[in-house]
Amino acid sequence: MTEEKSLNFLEEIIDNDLKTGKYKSIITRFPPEPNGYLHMGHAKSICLNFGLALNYGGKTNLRFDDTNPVTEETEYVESIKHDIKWLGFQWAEELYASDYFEKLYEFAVLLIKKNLAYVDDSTSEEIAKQKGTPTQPGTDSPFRSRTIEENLTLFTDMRAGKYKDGEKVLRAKADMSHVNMHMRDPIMYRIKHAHHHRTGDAWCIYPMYDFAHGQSDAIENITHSICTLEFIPHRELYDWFIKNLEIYPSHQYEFARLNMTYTVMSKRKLLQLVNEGHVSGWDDPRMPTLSGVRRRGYTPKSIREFCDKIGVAKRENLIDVGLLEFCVREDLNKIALRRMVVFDPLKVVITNYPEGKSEVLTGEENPEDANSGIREIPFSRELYIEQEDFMENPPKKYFRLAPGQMVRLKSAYIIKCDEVIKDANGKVTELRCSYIPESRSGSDTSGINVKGVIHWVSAATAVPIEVRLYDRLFKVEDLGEAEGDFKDYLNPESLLVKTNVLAEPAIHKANKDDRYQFLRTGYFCLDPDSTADKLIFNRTVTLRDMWAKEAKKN
RNA sequence: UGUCCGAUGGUGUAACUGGCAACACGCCUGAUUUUGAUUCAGGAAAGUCCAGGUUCGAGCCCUGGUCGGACAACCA
Repeated sequence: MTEEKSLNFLEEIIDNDLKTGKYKSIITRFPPEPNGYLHMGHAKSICLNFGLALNYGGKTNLRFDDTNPVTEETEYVESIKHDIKWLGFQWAEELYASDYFEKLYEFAVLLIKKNLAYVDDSTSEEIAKQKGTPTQPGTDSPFRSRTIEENLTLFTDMRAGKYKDGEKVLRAKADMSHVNMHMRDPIMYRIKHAHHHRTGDAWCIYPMYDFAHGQSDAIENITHSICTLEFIPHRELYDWFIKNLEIYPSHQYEFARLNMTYTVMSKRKLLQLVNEGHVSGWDDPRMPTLSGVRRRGYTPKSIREFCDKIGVAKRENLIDVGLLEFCVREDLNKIALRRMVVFDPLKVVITNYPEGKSEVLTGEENPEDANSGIREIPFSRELYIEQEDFMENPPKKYFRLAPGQMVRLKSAYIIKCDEVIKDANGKVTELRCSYIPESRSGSDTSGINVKGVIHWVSAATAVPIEVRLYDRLFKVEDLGEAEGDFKDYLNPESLLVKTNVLAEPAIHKANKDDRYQFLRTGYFCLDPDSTADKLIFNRTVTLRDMWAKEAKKN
């Protein structure tokens, strides 16, 4: 297999940088702000940054971009670290922008001394006005011409806490008429008398993103600083600071962020969902957060596979969630243990099976995995099958049970429906069937071929469990326009809890690390809320298109 | 009125220095199947935003348009 996988544009750049000797090895970084939980969009970035370093023999730093104390918390730091490890990646160094506060301060002083930064007393409104518009040049601040000495003193005083929030800022002296708005004397430092999750009250001035990110990259000798498209206009400023500070020339590259159908992928909106109580928390199984999909049963491997499949480019994209679900099923099919579970029970009595008799049949744990072994399944005279698996007046292509028809009970016998019992309202309450003794699974000598195979549980040994069926949180495919208040787009049926679902006894072996396929319904995993006497399962994904053909043909 | 980024089947991503537009998801057909799943075989679907140009030859190069997105937080 010499087949070469085509390179994405970043791999091409790195390939070239390595070939030409620009770098001996590469260093990337994953730079989350600890102001929320990681989501699928971050997974794309993580797989990209860590994956690139892995493939090219480099390393990746985890750096928390914690330059805004009012939004950041230690809880988020911990969850982020946990999620990255869970995804299967290990960072070379754990760093914080806040580690560089002293260094960044020195950088700022250096720029003041080079007459490339000044303290501005203007209000934020005044500064906004000075900036002009994308089509009109800005105007100089009246404080732009302060002397170096004066700026030095004022900046020292800012740090010393002599001013209130918003009273003064430090601005870069760039070009107020630059076509790029970000070059119009951007703010480098602002005053915030706020408690920082790591530096506590040591500082009351904090660097802005633009004055922290590039320098942090430079300090760490990051060779390829990869971020999303919206930072393209920042690149010029990124380079400007690096050039004027004469530090390591890290370079910024941009790629298009992940968008998925029926999914919001903005931290701001996810926070809103949490705060307004539309979901139970950041790890609600309907959330696109890593903690959410983990709780729902998605595997790290399937997410990595997904990130690989969606590729990397610079054009805007909207990925169908179906692709993610495909990746999840692909992995789960290989590892999930098979169990029979009946959601809406319909009683079946096998009239020719002796009363009081029972036997233990066996079934494969997982037919896709030869080493998975077998499980025991008790069989007896009274069973439950899925109501959906019986139709009194079946359409043409219906292969399951109907009056006078035969089906196989998975891993057991072929049965024939002889009689339908209804209550006063005409509702079917019980089926009387006969079984074919020679048709026992594994030793079938009956010669009978049936097309339908259904799942079942023995009434005497069935275990009641609780099942949580999760559907899409949103009703609309593209939430691009769903700004601000997206209550209108929420799907009220996104969560369906079913109690007293009946499962075969093997369900008792349930383990939180295992994945299950409930035969013919979908993939499930044990929810952390489960206890020994109350097993709760979350539905990961449904089985693919189980009834699609039938629906189409009817 | 500006600057920057982008445009390839329904979706996403490819196509080495110009050389028969490929792969995956989805869709359709058939086979196998004690899960209507899985697996397997096959198929439909774009002629590459438009108009010119260079060339034996353009998705790739040139010129001019069109459309979409980003940019005016003391957020990142």
